[in-house]
This record gives sequence, C-alpha cells and structure tokens, in this order.
Amino acid sequence: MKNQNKKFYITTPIYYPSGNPHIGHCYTTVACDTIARYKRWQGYDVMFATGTDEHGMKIEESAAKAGNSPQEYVDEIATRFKKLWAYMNVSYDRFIRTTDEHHKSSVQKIFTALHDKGFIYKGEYSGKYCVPDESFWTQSQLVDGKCPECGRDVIDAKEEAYFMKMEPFAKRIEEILTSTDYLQPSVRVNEMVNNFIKPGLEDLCVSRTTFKWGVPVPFDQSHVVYVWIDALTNYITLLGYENDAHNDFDKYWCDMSEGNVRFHMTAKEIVRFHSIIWPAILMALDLPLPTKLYSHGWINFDGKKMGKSTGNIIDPFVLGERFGIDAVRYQILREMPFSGDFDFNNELMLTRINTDLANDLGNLVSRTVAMVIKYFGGTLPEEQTADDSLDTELISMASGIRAKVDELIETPQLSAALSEIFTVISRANKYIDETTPWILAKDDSNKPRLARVLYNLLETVRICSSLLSAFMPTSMPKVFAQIGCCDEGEAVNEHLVSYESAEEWGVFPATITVTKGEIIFPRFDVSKELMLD
RNA sequence: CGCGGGGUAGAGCAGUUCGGUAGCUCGUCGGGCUCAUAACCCGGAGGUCGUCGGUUCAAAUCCGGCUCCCGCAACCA
Repeated sequence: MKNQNKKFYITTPIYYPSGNPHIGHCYTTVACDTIARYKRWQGYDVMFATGTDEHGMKIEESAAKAGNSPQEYVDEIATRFKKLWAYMNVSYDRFIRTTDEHHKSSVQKIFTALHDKGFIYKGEYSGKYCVPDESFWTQSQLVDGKCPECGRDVIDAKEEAYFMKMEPFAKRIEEILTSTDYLQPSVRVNEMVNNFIKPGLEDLCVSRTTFKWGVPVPFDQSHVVYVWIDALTNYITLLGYENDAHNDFDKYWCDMSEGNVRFHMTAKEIVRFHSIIWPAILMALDLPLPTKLYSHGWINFDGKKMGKSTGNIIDPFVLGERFGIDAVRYQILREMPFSGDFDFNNELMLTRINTDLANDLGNLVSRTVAMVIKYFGGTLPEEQTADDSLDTELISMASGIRAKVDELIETPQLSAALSEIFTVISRANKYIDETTPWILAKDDSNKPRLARVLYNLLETVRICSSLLSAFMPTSMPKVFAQIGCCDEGEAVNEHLVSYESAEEWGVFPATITVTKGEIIFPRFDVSKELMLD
C-alpha cells in the first residue's frame, strides 16, 4: 500500500462543555471522522483526536447553578459528548479532557518553559470590570456601555496578569497565512491579516486571577493558566508532549517526512486562535507547525443563527432517532459548502434523504439486486456479453470516480465529493433505462447480455458504496451484504471494498451472488413528517 | 470612510480566478417505462444574473457609485 508509512493527524477543536452538544459540534466532528476514515482506507497511519475544554469561569458558574462541583459538572457533560460520538459512529482514536492529569502537568511545564524563555512576563490587564459579577469585559462586549450579563454599570479596573509576547512571531505568521495554503478557505486569511496582524498583534493575556477553575501557574499560585495555553496545547499534550501518558508526539507531530499531515479543523469563530495564537505558541516552543487548518462555516436553522437565546438549538440525538444516523451525517456533509454557512431545516433534510439516499442510491441497490434474483436466481452466469456502445461511459465514470474523490477529500470539499459520487449513481439509473433489462429477459438468447448489464450495475454499486463508507459507515456494510461483498456468513470481503479495488473495474467474479435485504434508506412522506413538527 | 461574505428561475445553490450561447438540485407541467423503495428515464415552462453607470465587438463575469441582507470586530471557544 503506497500510503502505508504516511502519518495523518487530524483534530476537532476540544469543545467547551458549558451546555449539551448540538448539531454544530456534530458537523465538525463528522467531517473529521469522514476524512479520518477515508485516510485510513487509503492506508495512512491515522490519529484522530477530539475532546473537551473543561476549565474557565463559565464552567465554574454553570456548575454552581446546577449545584455541583466543577469536576462533577464536566464529568457529566464530557460523558454526553462521548455518548454522542458513539451514537454518530465517530471513530476517534483519542479523547482528551483538559482536566486530565497528564494534560495539566504538561500545561504547567509549557507555561514555565515559555516563561523561562522570556516570552511570558508579568503585567497588568486593564478593562471594563463589573464588580458584582467579578468579570472583565472588552469594550465591544458591552451592551449599551453596561455589563452584558447583568446590565449594571462597569468600571475601569486593572488586575495583575501574565502576558505572552506576540510581536516576535507576527512576521512569520503573516508569511504563513499569506504565502502558503495553510489556512483554508482563503477568505479567512484576509480577515485575520486585516483585522489582527496589520493593526499590530497585541500581547496575549495568558493568566487570570478572577477564577480558580483552571491549571495553576506553577510558580505563582494566585494565577490560573488562561484558555489559550490550556486549551490549544491539547493538540500536542494528547500525543504525549511533556508527559508520559502517551508517546506518539514524535511520530505524529515531529516527523517531517514528505506527505505527513497535521490537520486541524475548526468552525470559523475560532480561526483566530488556531491561525495566529496556536502557531505563536508552537514557534515559541520551537516545535513544528500544523500543515493545514480548515475552518468551516455555521449551520443556521431556518435562516437564523443557532443559539441558546433563539431557542433553536438542534439536538442531534433527536435527529438521529427520527431520520437515522447516516442520513444526518449525509445531510450535513452534503450541504457543507467550502466556505460560508448553510441553512438547515427538516424539509430540506427530508427532501435530501428521499431524493439522494432513497430514490437514487437505495432504489438502485434494490432494483439491481431484485433483477439478479428474478432473472438468474441470485447468481450471475459465467457467460456474459459486453456492448461497448452502451457500457463504456458507465464503466469509465465508475472507474474514474475514486481519483476525483481523492482529490476533493484533500481540500477538503466533502460536499463536492458526495456530489461526484451521486453523479455516477444517477448514471447507473439511467443505464438501466438504456439497456432495458426487462426486455432482454424476455428472450433466453439475450441472457448473456442481460448478465453483463447486471454485472456492470453491481460493479458500479460496489465502487460507489466503497467510496461512501467513510461518509456513511453504518449503512454501507448493508449495501455490501446485498451486492455480494460478504463471504459466507457475514464478514465483508475486504479485498472487494478496498481502496485499490475502488478504481479497478471487474473486481467481482462473473458469477457473483447477491442477497436480498432490508430497505437501507426508507422513503419519508414529507408532508406527513412536516405536520409532526 | 472598521473588516469580510452575500443578493443568479417558486425554493436552495454553482458559475465570477483566465469576459464569449445562464447551469445544478428540489418544486411544477407533459411524455416514457414497469426491474425497483408510487421509485427510474426523457422533455417543456420559468431568470432583463440587486441597482445605476463605465470599459469592450461582447459582462453574471472587469471598473466605479448606490442599495438591501448577514457575520466578525481581540481574550468571547
């Protein structure tokens, strides 16, 4: 396998568990999962990580409100995230919590190292302060000049804090953003450079004294490490940087061999931290930088931004129960534009499931399998006749699709990749009309031709479903079982659905045997479903 | 003049880098087929590409003005 020794490290952000997980968390995580699965399929040595960012004042407050200790509170929410990923069939390799002991000790070592190198110094943080809430706010956070939390007056106040120097890294960061394709899509580059780098990077406040729920600064216990150095460093502490819990840091982060990838995916609101602050921290530590940062847009619901205040947060468990896990995965991946936001609602979701999954893909599998059974008792005969004038286009599309998907996964344009695969599926449906198997079946002398037509359909479905299994890992094995990819018993024959076989035509034996199975993607009655809302 | 994205058929979007018959999905209308999950295939109708002006033989695409919508705006994940 040609990719065997290449390393592919991919991360979601670590999520802030101040509330329950929602569809936005799913979006990032499912996209990463799809890429991770595809890369494993290609033969890469993949490390796929996710986790939760569990410190900070908000957690302290939420816990107090719930009548729990912060630790009890985050334990419960972290469990919910894990449950959701299990439910969504997310294949992460490692889950980090910033309350993990090994992470906390690494953070302290990193903080000390940056201090020793002279990049962290003690200074004063000044801002607008709400006395009753004991909170600092920035000018832009204020609502009508008052505290956004309680609406009371704020005062100018100062507190002692540690700062990290940013200026030494500004030039190199700008260089990376503007002259490489590190940050995608490129619209984000403009935002970062115009808004933050050009006006001059300010030093970063990296400690707090206004709350306790965090990692203590080792040499000054009245301070806790603020979010940046605590949260962003998860990407290396979970590999074992400055701790003994793991020992993959050299392998996934420091091996500079050609073709190795260190890939962060985030939503757009945290691009700044990943494109400026995170590289600065790594530069200060003299460590390699990530090779790729991709930031996607947001899911809006019925045209409105999703949020607690609008009360339109989408619960992925509810969606999954109603439509099926893979349908949810398919919907968000199919609608994901390369840049920009997209809209979500039940009607769009139902339409998408019906047309793509039920009508085009599911029905193609169903009618193909049904014909093999009806005309040949389930097993195709050895004797088959090709007809180039009718077969060539389908065969070339199907055997060329893997190359297109490979390319689109790199960028990553998952939506476009799905769109390409479904173009082939549509072509197969059309092929059935062109070849009219039901007419061929009327005359025994046409049996060899009929067999070849059905064989071509099975091959097309094999290739498409192999490619789709990174996107819909629960449903595609069901397709494999029906079209004859499973050996006696239930195990999938890995050769038939391998990466290599996905660009080869004629991998199935001529005398392939199919098995009728359940309907994989049921059709929904849209108007009936919408009345339930 | 803070920064950025967007305004293309009833709906949702692509196309704008490197100007040259306006494309896709859904919906709608008509036809075909009967292997299939009332699915599939073909065809039609429907757009002065936000607006005004400029450059050009030619502009959705380049330039300028205006207008409407939406994000971000530094310690908020």
